[in-house]
Amino acid sequence: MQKPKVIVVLGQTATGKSALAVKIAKKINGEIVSADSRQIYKGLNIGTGKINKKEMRGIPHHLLDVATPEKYFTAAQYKELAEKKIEEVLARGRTPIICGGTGFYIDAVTKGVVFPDVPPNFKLRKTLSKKSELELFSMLKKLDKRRAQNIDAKNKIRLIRAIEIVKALGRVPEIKEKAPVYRFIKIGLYLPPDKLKTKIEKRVKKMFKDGLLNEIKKLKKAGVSNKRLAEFGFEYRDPTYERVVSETLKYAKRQMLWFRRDKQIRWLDASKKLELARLFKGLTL
RNA sequence: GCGUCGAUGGUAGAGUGGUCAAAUACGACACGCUGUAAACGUGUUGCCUUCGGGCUUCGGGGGUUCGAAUCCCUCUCGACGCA
Repeated sequence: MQKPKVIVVLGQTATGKSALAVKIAKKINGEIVSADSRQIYKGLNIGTGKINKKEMRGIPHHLLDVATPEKYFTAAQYKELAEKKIEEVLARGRTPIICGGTGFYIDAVTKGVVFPDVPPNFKLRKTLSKKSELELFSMLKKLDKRRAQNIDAKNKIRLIRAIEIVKALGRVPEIKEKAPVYRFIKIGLYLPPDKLKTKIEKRVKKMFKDGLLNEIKKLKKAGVSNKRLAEFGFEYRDPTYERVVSETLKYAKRQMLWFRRDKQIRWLDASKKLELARLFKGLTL
């Protein structure tokens, strides 16, 4: 028996992923499951470039607005929710379309990564964060030699997380990659640098026009601290046109860096209509 | 016109006789990623190199000194003050 098909639309920011996903959904009777670490949150709309009702064109969108900005949302939670949604969509006899730019989230679902079952221990994290990287590293070395060997010895966040897992499970489990339950068809959208830049500039301009600053004000009023706001990305940290444009370009580069490692992705130049048209033909099969 | 202060690598900005190819930050480039992922981290960033080193740099020119980004003279430019 053939595994159920799940389409994944990923790629750089501002390449038109959302619109493409909707188009595909229309064509093949699909529903969209977002894979965006910020669009998960309620109230982060303009700054995250979240799709609006009209743009959805009647296609159901899942995993938007399912978390509140005050609370932390994690990749493991995402994986759990996304898998549930995929099942639900399939049960309806429709095709799930994962769409987003958060590579870590996409891998969590499509590569069958099993996260250690250890929720964040904020108290422990706070205590550990007072220590230096060196101290944390030697601590980990004593607790779990294997993990210490391949960890970033200078990455405090990773060190703390590793120790957190060890404290709960005795050691950090080795990564197991289960064979995926679904047949993932990964479509990557990219744009040549000059076109990407133009596109981003346009998009950021629109962001300000649409009231990014107002959105930030609203979030603050709702009780989101400046510190928390800063964690939601540069749009919320330093909302000036120049800054947001240059940071977005850098971010797009980092995204590519991540996606490039995934050899299953079929890449398409978003500025070439012909390539997209060909893709559509293939999808009917 | 006189006086004072300043001119440093892609940018900002330390350094005031040797330990300086020159702190730091940003940018640029390359890269990593096991529950914060637009996050977090790493490396390179004058030129050449057989990776031991070698060579040319701190506005221009000249000088002092064993030795200058650092001291002196002079020129150019800039800021401020007095005329």
